Amino acid sequence: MSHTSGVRQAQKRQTRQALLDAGLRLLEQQNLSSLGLRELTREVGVSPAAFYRHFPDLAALGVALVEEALGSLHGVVRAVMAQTSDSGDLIDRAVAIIAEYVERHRPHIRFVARERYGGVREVRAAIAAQLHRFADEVASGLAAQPLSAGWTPEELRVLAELYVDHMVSTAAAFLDVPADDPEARDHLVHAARMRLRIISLGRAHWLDETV
Amino acid sequence: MSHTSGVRQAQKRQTRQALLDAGLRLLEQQNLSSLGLRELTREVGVSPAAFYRHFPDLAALGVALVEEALGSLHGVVRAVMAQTSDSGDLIDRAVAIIAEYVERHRPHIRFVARERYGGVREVRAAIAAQLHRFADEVASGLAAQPLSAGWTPEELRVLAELYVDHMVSTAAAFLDVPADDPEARDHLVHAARMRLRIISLGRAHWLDETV
DNA sequence: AAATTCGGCGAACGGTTGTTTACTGAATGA
DNA sequence: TCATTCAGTAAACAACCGTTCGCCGAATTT
Repeated sequence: MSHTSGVRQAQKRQTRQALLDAGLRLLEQQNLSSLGLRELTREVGVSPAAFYRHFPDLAALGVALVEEALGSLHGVVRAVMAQTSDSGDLIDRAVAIIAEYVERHRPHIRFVARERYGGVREVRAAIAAQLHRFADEVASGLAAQPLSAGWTPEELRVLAELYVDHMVSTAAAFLDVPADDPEARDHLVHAARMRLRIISLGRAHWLDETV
Repeated sequence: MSHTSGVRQAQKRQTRQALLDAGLRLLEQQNLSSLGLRELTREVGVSPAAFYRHFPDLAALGVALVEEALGSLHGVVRAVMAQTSDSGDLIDRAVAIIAEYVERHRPHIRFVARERYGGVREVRAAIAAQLHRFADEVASGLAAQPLSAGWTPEELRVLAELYVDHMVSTAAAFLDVPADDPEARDHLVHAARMRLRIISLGRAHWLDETV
């Protein structure tokens, strides 16, 4: 039995990560489908052929980047949904978390926004799968709240998708705000909160008419 | 004074349109930034150099496609907003119009969805400008409704953006539904209506808390 | 100590790309 | 009728592309 990580494996992981990092850097300014394999390996300082030791395709690298970008977010979503505070506070916190996440992972989020409807099928599918999981998590979080009494699972699902949609478009909007323009940022935070409040208000009164 | 359209001009417009049509066809399966100039002219059956008689760039062709895709929609939006019927009916009608528009202009809408956050700055800007105009139109439509009494212009603007966002993401969702799957389509129509109702409900109760 | 595994390299392959050039020939205008 | 305009052409440019090949040398296993 060998070490779980010998020198060999560690070095391989290192250049694999270098490929991912360089890819993300280059993808800040262009599409995945216009990223060249040679362009990428040149940036890393490695021969073109070396790429194939790690990925069969640039599409595969894209899928790996999707996991990197959104994988760690599921825990965050579940944590937010599990919180028990009044809804106003929860909304403010959710918006703040989105804003912070975008700021700290700007290239990753930009990549996801670009490729969500981009030209590479595998990557589109990977992103769609992640968003689907987010909706699942939000839906089950909502189901645990007292406000959801009387809602069918299908209705909760639609509501969850609405929240996720809002999360995505808010994140995309934050991308367009320059890092050094706190005023525009605050404006966006304010708007995002208001939109969330409108949705939550609609949710609270959903059963009024049918009763 | 010459004719407004001689044979010369008419033929020029014709090949220009052929370039746009072929571009749209090719862009159903790929990004604008991965579309080749030669690939395009080959599809049209014209020499590569001919392209420059009509556009300086592929980016310029992209901008023209944005106008083609969204330009005619402003009238539709204004017409819908001007309608005076109960809100439930209006919601159903709006969703139906979106669904139909996507079905009849699928390649155009796909193009816009792809390039909204795509790799070509000029095209992104053109799309953002169009969406901005949509928000303006929706906002002024909302302002004319009695329900908007007590709303500040800023609040109306945020609400309008929420509606436009919803319109866009609904349209994008329709893109993923195969043309021969009316069941999935109906499911989507139903979900879109519900989301719109939630938003409209939230709007109706927005002033409850501050009063 | 010897055998094997394997990440990375350099070179070559046929093919593509965007752009410029000088040109042709039909539509246009004097 | 003659001169001009101009959409479209063919050819050439240098540069770049993804992929495959055999090989090297260090890490690993026997």
